Order: sequence, then structure tokens, then C-alpha cells
Amino acid sequence: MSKKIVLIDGHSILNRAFYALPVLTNSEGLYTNGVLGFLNILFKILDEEKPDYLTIAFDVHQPTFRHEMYAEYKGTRKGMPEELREQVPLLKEVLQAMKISILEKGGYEADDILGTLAVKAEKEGYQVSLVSGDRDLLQLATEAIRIRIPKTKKGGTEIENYNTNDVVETYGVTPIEFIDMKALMGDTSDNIPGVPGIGEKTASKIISTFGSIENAYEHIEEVMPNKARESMINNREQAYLSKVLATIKTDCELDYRVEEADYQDIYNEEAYNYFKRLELKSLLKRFDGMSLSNTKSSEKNETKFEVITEKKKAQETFDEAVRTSLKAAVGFYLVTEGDVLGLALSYGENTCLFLCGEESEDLAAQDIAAGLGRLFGAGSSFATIHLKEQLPYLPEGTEEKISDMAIGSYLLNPLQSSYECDDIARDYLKLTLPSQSEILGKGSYKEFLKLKKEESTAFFCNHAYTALKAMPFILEELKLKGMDSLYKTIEMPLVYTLYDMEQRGIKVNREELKEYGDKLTVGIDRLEKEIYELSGEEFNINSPKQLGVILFEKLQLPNGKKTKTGYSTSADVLEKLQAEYPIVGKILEYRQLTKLKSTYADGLAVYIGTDGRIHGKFHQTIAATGRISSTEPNLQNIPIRMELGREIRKVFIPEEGYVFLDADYSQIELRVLAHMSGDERLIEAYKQNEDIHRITASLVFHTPFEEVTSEQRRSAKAVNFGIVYGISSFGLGQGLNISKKEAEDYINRYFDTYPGVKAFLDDLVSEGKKEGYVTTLYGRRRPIPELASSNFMTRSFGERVAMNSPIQGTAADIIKIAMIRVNEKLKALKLRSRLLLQIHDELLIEASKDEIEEVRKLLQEEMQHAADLLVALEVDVNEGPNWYEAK
DNA sequence: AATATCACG
DNA sequence: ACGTACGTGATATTT
Repeated sequence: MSKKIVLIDGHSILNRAFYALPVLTNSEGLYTNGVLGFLNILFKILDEEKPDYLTIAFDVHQPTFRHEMYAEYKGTRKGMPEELREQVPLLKEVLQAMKISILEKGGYEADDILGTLAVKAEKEGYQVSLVSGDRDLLQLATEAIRIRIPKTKKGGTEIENYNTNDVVETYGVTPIEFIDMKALMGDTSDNIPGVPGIGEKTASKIISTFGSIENAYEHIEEVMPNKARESMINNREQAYLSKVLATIKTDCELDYRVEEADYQDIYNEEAYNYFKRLELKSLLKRFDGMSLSNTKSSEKNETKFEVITEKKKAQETFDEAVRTSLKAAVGFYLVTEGDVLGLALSYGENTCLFLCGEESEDLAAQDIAAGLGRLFGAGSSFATIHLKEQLPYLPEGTEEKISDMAIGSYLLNPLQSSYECDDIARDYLKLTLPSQSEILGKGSYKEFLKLKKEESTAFFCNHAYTALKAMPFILEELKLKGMDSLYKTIEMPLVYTLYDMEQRGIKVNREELKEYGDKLTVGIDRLEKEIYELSGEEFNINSPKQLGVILFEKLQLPNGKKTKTGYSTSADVLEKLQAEYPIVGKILEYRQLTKLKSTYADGLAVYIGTDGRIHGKFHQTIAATGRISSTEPNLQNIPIRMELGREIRKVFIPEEGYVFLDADYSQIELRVLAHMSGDERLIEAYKQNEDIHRITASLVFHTPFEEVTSEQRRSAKAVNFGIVYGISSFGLGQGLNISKKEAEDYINRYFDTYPGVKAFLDDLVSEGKKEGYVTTLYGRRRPIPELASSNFMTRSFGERVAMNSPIQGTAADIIKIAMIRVNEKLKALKLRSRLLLQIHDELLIEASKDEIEEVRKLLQEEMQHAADLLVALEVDVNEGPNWYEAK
């Protein structure tokens, strides 16, 4: 293997890092977010590549014509903010302390320095990684030079990699041709004029056809389309100039020798002191082994993974795993894609991967199934990740034996955006693993196993390995935080419930859905004509930008108020104009219809499977409050509020011989509030078993119950909602369309009426501020970092979250308990009726006609008694031949 | 990839 | 004075 060198574009990465992270300072007031982000990326790359050499290049800020133009251009928008500027020297100091080779030279840009170094290193036989945030460098990609572009995705950084082929795949041109392509399309931020009228698509087409600008001019009469050809003819000079500007120099005069760029001693005392002073706490653990040895300690225990494709060897390994499972936990991960492709196992000190199917002639999926049967028969403690996806291939009866580390780490911190293996390894094992998209990209597991055997097997083994190693820490932490019961009795059993629901799916009448869509199309066409008529021209009504111009400029409608990047055309703005301007009503109606058509009529149709059912997915680790979410498609936002939309529920139907039973909690969140706050009057109000909004209105407005007007009731209802959302006078005013002052008055009256609620909400906020998190009745936590913010808006948001999360979260806990019990009970009683959907406070059951009464009772019972609160939970059950009728 | 809008609880 | 209701996901348009 040839030696590796990593070259980093210092300014570009620092810049990316700075904008990716929220502002962060140490206690001295030094800004550190850019430095922190830079170091995170640096360490990620070092851990991943373990290169032999490393250099970081900076351009010196003053010189070159090209650069001045750039500064000026940026100056017109926003210069480098002070917070970032001061981190440049700071970063250099830190890197110097780490004894990392830094290269900067006046007169050259970082691109040119990097280009020169990369080409030089390649010539000398090195494998080169060029790290930058800038796509310009793609022109340098070769087999030996890999361009790496870190992207700041939610939840961490991911790195896009480009060798020659990757550039071709992404842009349709070779790296060399990329220069010409860029020269044609131009780049304002680099001050490359390009050829007017040619964008990315056209440029790619021209260059992939002709190979270069020069050749394109030689055959200029063949260049298509006409517009591009003419523009090229008229801008010949500019095209050639652009090419010069776009070309990165590879022949800078640099006094640089690769051998001097080795980095031996990055974890030294001076560096440690810098990290400590900057309070880069998450990075400090990297210095743990410092005093023991100063040499390359990043060469940690490289776990060895074994790949098994022989039946005999597999049997023996299963034997060993079974023996281990009798006294210790075993980590596993089933690799599936339609079928089982393999199984990763981790036990004791051994981690291995069985491959079956196409990857092994000897080992079949049945062999793995048999092995799994033996293993789960013997052992009692297993750890994995994403259990729900593996359940189709696991034996029965694994409940209570398997832990899912993604579920556990979600409970420990529900704010993360993903709970993949690499996230968990980073958080609990301080291990840097490549993410799926980094090594796999967008390909399938099958391709992945074929093309990148070594990386893919390591990837799968890491799942089993990480599950085994991280699970004890996660379980311990859950216990410490009082969430072990939540985990064991709610979240893990729910995995199986959701799996059942996904498998069952819900039947949809395809023909009727089609008819519904056609009906919408008729209405859309009619409205479209009418709108064009009224506005005097044709335009794209779906474009808020174009619509804004038509309404507020051409037609001069008043109130072009709400802006951000133009006029707001949102429903609440338009509704206020509706009465006076007929076109506005048409637009609102048009919006409604197109929404129904695209999202529901057309959108749902593509998910109907061969069995005539839609098998949506339910996600358990998304919502910060503990709710479940639904995708592909989202079955939790099927229209109901408007009649026309509601109609679509008629296409959701039960199987022959079945009916739908729909059960929903009545005001579960308000009841939870009554319980948690212990407010006596609110509890009393519920005991009366009367319309709660009317009671509230009666109390708040000091009006006899019978005399409450519908207006008063509406206001009281809005206040009740507001309370649950984390009340604010502004928000309530918005919701009720009244002034902030009036809203404030309502809120005060409400709190006078229910003083216990006020005290409870105040307590939640102060608890959140003190502890950094709030909890539900079942111990589920929601951290609220916003409460510590000095920014008023951010902090206010945190306060509302502190008031809302325990209520919404407790309601979520309760219905989860109900779901598990309902599902279990139906199965235990051997009933054919089954749970299909959960919509936050509602369960939809497909009930066999001969079981209706039994199931109705069961639903009532289980849902009502899922929690024992100070106020009774009320459940309404409805029956119907489709979802529309059952609600 | 981000923004605007709107569907639900 | 600040400028917002809480929690999601899908689609179309624009950058």
C-alpha cells in the first residue's frame, strides 16, 4: 500500500465549520465554534484514514487581483464576521501546538497551493486526500487524488468523496473537463464570468459532447441548443478568460517536502492546554493516553472482523456464540434487503459476519435462520440496532431478550437527528466509525457487498460490535436517569407493536382513489381558468413568488405586509382579503384542491402495494416529545377538518368481513394537565363530565354555564389549546385574531380561574432552567438547551417547550401503553381484529364483524385504564365501513 | 438544499 | 424591544 497524505483547505473548512455550529464561546469570551468544528472534521478524517502525512494550507489574505474581486463581491453582501475573523489566528495557534504542518504563502490562493501539493504528492506515489468545502477542487480528482467535501448534515458531519469516477457520475464530465464546464457556466463567488445563458445542465452537455471549450468552438455549428451556441459565439473572449480563471494552478513555487509533513505528536501537553483553555470538552478525552505514550496512540485496538461463508465454519461459530450467550450478552445485526444477505454477530472478543445467498454458495439464508433459532433459544440477552427492520427474519418469542440501542439512546437524548450505529459509537464508545452514506453513498447493500467487500463487512460487523459494547452503558444510564422502566415496559414492547401494524398495512380502494383524484382535477382546471381570467394573465399559482407579484403588485391588493423574502401569501393572510376580492377565495380553493391532489390522491396511490394495502412506516425515534411519527406515506395527517378533504377517508376500507373501529381519547392533553397540575377546579370541571370548553368559558367570563355564548366558548377553547402549547399572549392573539392585550387579559383570567395550572406551568419552566430538562409522568426526558440562551426569542421558545413537552409527552406515553395492551390482548384472545394505525390520540382497528362488540369493549377498557389519573380518561369508539364513517 | 405552504394531532 | 403558539411530514418551487 502506498503512503497516504491528507491536505486540508484551512480557510474553507474553518468557514464551513463556523457556519455549521451555533455561536460558542469559552468563559474568556473567545469564539470557538469554528475551531471546534474544524477540529471535529480533522479528527474524523485522521481517525478514518490514519494518513502518514498531513498538511493544512491557508491563503494569506491580501494579494491577487482575483482575490480582491472576491473580497469586494463578498463585501457587498457581508464581510467575514468578527466572530470568525478572530478564530483564524486561534486555529493556527492550535494547529501549531499540535505540531501539524501548516503551509501558507502570499501571492497564491489556497486552491493553487493545494493543487500544486496534490499533484506533486501524486507524482511521488502517494495516495492523496484533498479536503475542502469548495467544489472547484473537483478538477484535481484522479485515481490517486480523492477530493473530500465535508457536509454539515443534521447530527454531524458527513464527507462526500470524489475520485475520477465519482466526478463523472455526479457531473457527467471528467475532472479535467470540469474546468471547461465551470468556465462555461461561470461562478459569481469566484468571479468567473462564464458564458451568459449557460447553466450547469447546458455546460455539462456541451463539455461531455465536445470534451473542451476549444473543441466546442472548432465545431461551433454543432453546439446545441441554439441559444447557447449564439451566446458562445458572442462571448468567445470571455469563455477563454473564464477557463484561465477556473484553472487551478499546479505549478506554484513552494518550498515544501512531503516528508516534513508527518505528524507525530498531536496529543502533546501544549495542545492539551489549548484545548483545555478553549473548553473544547468533547475533544479532551482524546488526550487520555497522553502521559502513557506520546506516539501515535490513534492506532487503537483495531478490532478484527472475520467473514464466514462456509457452512461448517458457520455451524462452529454458532456453537460458540450459543455457548457464550448462556452467560453473556451477544450483539447481532441482520443484514437484509428483501432477503437476508448476512448476519453480523459479536460475542466475547469475537465479531464476525456470515454471508449467505449470492455471496456464498455454501451458506443459505435457512442456515442463518436455523442458527438464529438456536441462538435465541439458548441466550437471554441480545443487543442490536434497528430491531423493527430485522423482525421479519427473527424467530418468535424474542421479546424481553433483545435490546435496541437506537431506542435506548433516543430516550437518553431525544433531540438527536439520527441514531445510526456511528452516532452511538461516537457518543458511548468514543469510536469514530464511517456513516452509511460515507462509505455506501446511495447504493444498495447488495452492490455495496460486491464492490467494497472490506468496508461493507466492517460496516455490518460494527453494528453488532457497537450494539454489544454500547448497550451496557446505555442501560446503565437509563437506570441512572430513572428511565429503565419506560424503556423496558413501553418503548421496547412498542417496537413489536409497530412492527405488527406496519406488516398489516391498511386497505385502500384504488379505483375510488383514482375517481377522487379525477374529481379534483376537474375543479382545479376550472379554478385555474377563473384565476387567470381574474388576474388577466397566466402564471404559476403554485409559486408564492409569482402569486405575490400578481396579487400585491399587479392587482394592488392591500396588506402586502408580511414579508421575509417577498410577500406572504399564506392562508391566514389571504383569508383576511377573501371577502373583498373574489380571486383570493379562488386561490385558497385552488390551493386546497392541489394539495389534496398532489399529496393525497396522487401521493397515496404510489404506496398501494400488490396486496391492495398501504404499509406505511412508523418511527419511534423522531419526535422530541415521545410521539410516534409516520412516513411513506404519512398516515397521521390524512385530511379531516374540511369536508372535501375528509372525503378521502372513504377510500380507506377494512378487509371483506371486517369493519373499522376508531377509538379516540377525548381531550387527553387537557386531562393530563389536570392530573399533573392537580388543579382542583380543573379536576372538578372534568368530574362534572360536561363540555370542558364551555365550563372554562363559564368560569373565565363569570357567566352562568347555560348562558355561555358560542363566541365565549370558542375563546375558551383557544385558551385551553394555548395552555397546552405553552401559552403566550402573542400566540393566542394570533390564534383568536384578537389583540395581544386582549389575549393577555384572557390568559390572566384563565390563570385566576385555575391557579394550580399557573403554578404547575411556572414550576415546569423553573425546573427546566434548573435541571436542563423536563419530564413526563413516566420519566421520559426532554432536554431544553434553549432555556439557557441569552437570546429572548430562543429562551421564550424554550419556556413554551418546557410547558408543552411534559403534557404532550405524557399523553404520548399513555397511548403507547394502550397500543401495546390492545395489540397484545387482541392477539392473546386469538381474535382476528387488529390494530392498524395510531394518530396521536386515536387508534384505528380493523375488526372482524363477529368480534365488534368484544373489541369495542376491549378498546374502551384498555385505553381508559392505560393510566390511572385524577380525572378519568374518556374514550369514544365509532364504527364504520370506511375511515370516513368511523370517525 | 432551503423555503413556503398546508395536512394532521 | 425583542417577534411566537407545541409536535410532525409531503409537495412544489426556487436557489
